Amino acid sequence: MTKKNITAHCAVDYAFKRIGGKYKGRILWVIRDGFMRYGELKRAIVGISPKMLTQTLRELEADELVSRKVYLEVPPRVEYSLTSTGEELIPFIKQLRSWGEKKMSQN
Amino acid sequence: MTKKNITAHCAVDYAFKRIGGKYKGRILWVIRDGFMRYGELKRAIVGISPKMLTQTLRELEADELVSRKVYLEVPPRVEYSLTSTGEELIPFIKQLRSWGEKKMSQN
DNA sequence: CACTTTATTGCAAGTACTTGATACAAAGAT
DNA sequence: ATCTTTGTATCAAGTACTTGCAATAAAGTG
Repeated sequence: MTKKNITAHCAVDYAFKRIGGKYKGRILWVIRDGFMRYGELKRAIVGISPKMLTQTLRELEADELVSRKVYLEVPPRVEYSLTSTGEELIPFIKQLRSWGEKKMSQN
Repeated sequence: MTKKNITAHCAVDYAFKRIGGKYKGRILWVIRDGFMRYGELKRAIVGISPKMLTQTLRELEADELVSRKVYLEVPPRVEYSLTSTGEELIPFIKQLRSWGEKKMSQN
């Protein structure tokens, strides 16, 4: 799978296109600590449908933010982890998350 | 106009819902330096349709990230600026932008 | 008076994003 | 043999997001 070709008007646009999407931020955040199996992710990302989770993981993989390791076992076992590029985004998500926490508590 | 009521699963989700959207990041980034008239924004955010710009600005306003000042002149004159909450987001966008610049140049 | 200017608005139309339901493989347990 | 488990695919359907086009106000200019 090749890297998604993103057409952007500026770096801000580019970055938002790469991590934007309904669940991408949450998925990256949940995977941050290490390897996560598909099923663990499904439980962690409350509200996501299996369909959407698979699809979003594929996009993140094509976009080289997440890597996917398949174990040839039955029942299947697939582990996801961040690539180094994905890891670079964690500080940003962390900050954004703090901001979110602060703002949520201000309601 | 009241603040948009965001239902989020976690702080990451919340934050992304608040600044996610095709043009929100770029708009906030462009406004960062001070007051911007509608027309200036339209020229700065290449590719956005007037309709979309207005709509997104309304969302940002309802969400208290941007404030809108109308001058009672003809032809009309409307200036947009960041609220203090909007300003808090600039450092993150800046960081994200640096990441984007770096990644774009790596192609 | 007709024309230009600025910041919108309304509506129809098109495209993109998400979900839901159903189905599958193939080893291990019952 | 049947059931369970895990990760995913397929296809139809629904919802949300974006765009395009036309139209408005009301003062200033020629």
